[in-house]
Amino acid sequence: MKKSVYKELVAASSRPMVLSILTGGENYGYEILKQVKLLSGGEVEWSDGMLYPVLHRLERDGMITGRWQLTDEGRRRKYYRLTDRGKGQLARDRAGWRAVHGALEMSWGGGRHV
Amino acid sequence: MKKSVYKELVAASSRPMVLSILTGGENYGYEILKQVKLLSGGEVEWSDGMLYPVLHRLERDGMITGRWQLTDEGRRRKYYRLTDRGKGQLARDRAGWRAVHGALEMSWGGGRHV
DNA sequence: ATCACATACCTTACATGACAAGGTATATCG
DNA sequence: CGATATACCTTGTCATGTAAGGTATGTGAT
Repeated sequence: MKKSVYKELVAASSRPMVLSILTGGENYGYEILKQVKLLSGGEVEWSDGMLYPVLHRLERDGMITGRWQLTDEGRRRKYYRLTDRGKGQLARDRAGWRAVHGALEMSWGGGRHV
Repeated sequence: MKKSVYKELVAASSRPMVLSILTGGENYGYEILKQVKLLSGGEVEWSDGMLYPVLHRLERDGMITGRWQLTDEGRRRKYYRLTDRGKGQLARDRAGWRAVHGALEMSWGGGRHV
């Protein structure tokens, strides 16, 4: 695997990424893992051992709600949906991310874009 | 203070931000704190209790080198300079950051920019 | 049948790192 | 002489990714 994404970056992006993906409708863990890889063009790959605790925390904190569902093939999935609280959190996370991203771009560009 | 920037975001950005600021030349802790605030338009404010350990880790890992200096007023400062190793780390951090930022922008925009 | 692989979920031990709060010391200004 | 800014540092607590392990089902190949 590549490893360009250090763990602090994973920690910083996991919540906004998950919440954002769920704005596209109900989704479940395993599929979210594939979505993240797809959205990043293969550059970001999350471990499932990191994602499931994230989903549990988000549910515990009322950002998302989950429901179990059985597929035709007999597999069990836990589908999550974004709550209003989760939408508010996403907005705050985006604001924070953009503030930091802006500062980084400033420092990288030295004032102009590079 | 504001608090739009959650701690995981601080953790993810501290190393690239410090290294990037040092590409502009030697600098010391207290001044770096002010630089970060300036670069973010006041939106990002770091605590000194977070920055000094970051500098120590970076020096320990050979990313930066420090030297003590006395000012005319009699204050002691520890000036840090970027090493070649630090430049390499900065390049990798930028790549990682941009990969994640790109994925977030994709998820936020739903495919187009918002 | 049996083996490998993908799907789909979960947990624990460990290391790391911000935060809050405390500390030391000097210079400046009212 | 007290308040504020400058300038550095450390410790205890909590949160979180990683690595590694686990359970279980469906599918396709041998």
